[in-house]
Amino acid sequence: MGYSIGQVAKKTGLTAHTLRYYQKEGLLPFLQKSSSGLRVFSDNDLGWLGLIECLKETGMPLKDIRQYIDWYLEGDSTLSLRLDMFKNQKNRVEEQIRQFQKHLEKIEYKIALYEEAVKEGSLDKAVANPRMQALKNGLSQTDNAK
Amino acid sequence: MGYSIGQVAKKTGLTAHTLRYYQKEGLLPFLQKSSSGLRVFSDNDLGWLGLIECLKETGMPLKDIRQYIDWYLEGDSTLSLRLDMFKNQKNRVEEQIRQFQKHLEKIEYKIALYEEAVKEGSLDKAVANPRMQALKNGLSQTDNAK
DNA sequence: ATTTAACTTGGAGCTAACTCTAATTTTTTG
DNA sequence: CAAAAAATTAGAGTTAGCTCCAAGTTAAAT
Repeated sequence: MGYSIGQVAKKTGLTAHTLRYYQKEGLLPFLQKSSSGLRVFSDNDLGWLGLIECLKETGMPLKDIRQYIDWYLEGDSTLSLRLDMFKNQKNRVEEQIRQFQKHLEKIEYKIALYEEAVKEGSLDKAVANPRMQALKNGLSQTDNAK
Repeated sequence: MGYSIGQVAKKTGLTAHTLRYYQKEGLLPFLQKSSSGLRVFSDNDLGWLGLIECLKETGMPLKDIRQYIDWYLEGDSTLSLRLDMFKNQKNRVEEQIRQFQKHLEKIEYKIALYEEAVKEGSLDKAVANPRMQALKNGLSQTDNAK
């Protein structure tokens, strides 16, 4: 029912150093210690780590995650602040997915171009190829309009 | 035909500081200066900035972008290295999109939960609601299996 | 022509998120 | 029980990517 810091490190891919750092930053407010001073992680702590990972990987800074946790500890008076936070984060994630898909198109164009270039042995030849120019024109460019 | 650093800052959303920093880091190898020492950005430089943005926003560190540019400057002998780089980056972006979609599900569950909690005035009540528990069980959890 | 705005440089400073050190203690293993 | 592995702390150090400063130069606007 309890995990050592090393077991949690293995499970999460974080280092023990990072886990201690997260606790110091207030991200693991329920983490307990044994009588001899060793950290004992519960499944609930793992749940918090899962949420932290989700928010961190979608670009939320640790201090904002900390803010959320502080609101959580404050209780039901902060429910709507927390709801707003998740709604904002949802919008950010959706926007990022859209951006990533656009970036992916650009990278796929580069792959097509370089595959042609490797075949021809020359980037200039690949760029001059009408098929490549057609592909490039099909790209949804970042809006650089004057 | 040429843009000042300030114009490019406005266009790209980067600061003039950042643009100088990028040049110092070798990311703008073709950027010219006027006879009096002012930077003059061409459309080609803007193109490079567009690629830098694409790679940076998809998580590539500047030093790897620099590596790519160095390969570009080396000429056609590095074509396949560059192709591999773009292929790897494509895989990373696809993986990130998958992760984001999983994270999005989790955030959407939190939104549903907190909407219920705000309505009830209590997070505990929302958590106890069977509809919420069903939703939670439907989530594709990060694999925490022992 | 003057003022104001934009640009130049080298180098220092900053923030986020770790990452490591060293000395000590606890736990596990043979 | 002895040795090795894993844990503890406070605090220092690192890295990436900016961000700013000061003193001076150039360009634009009135």
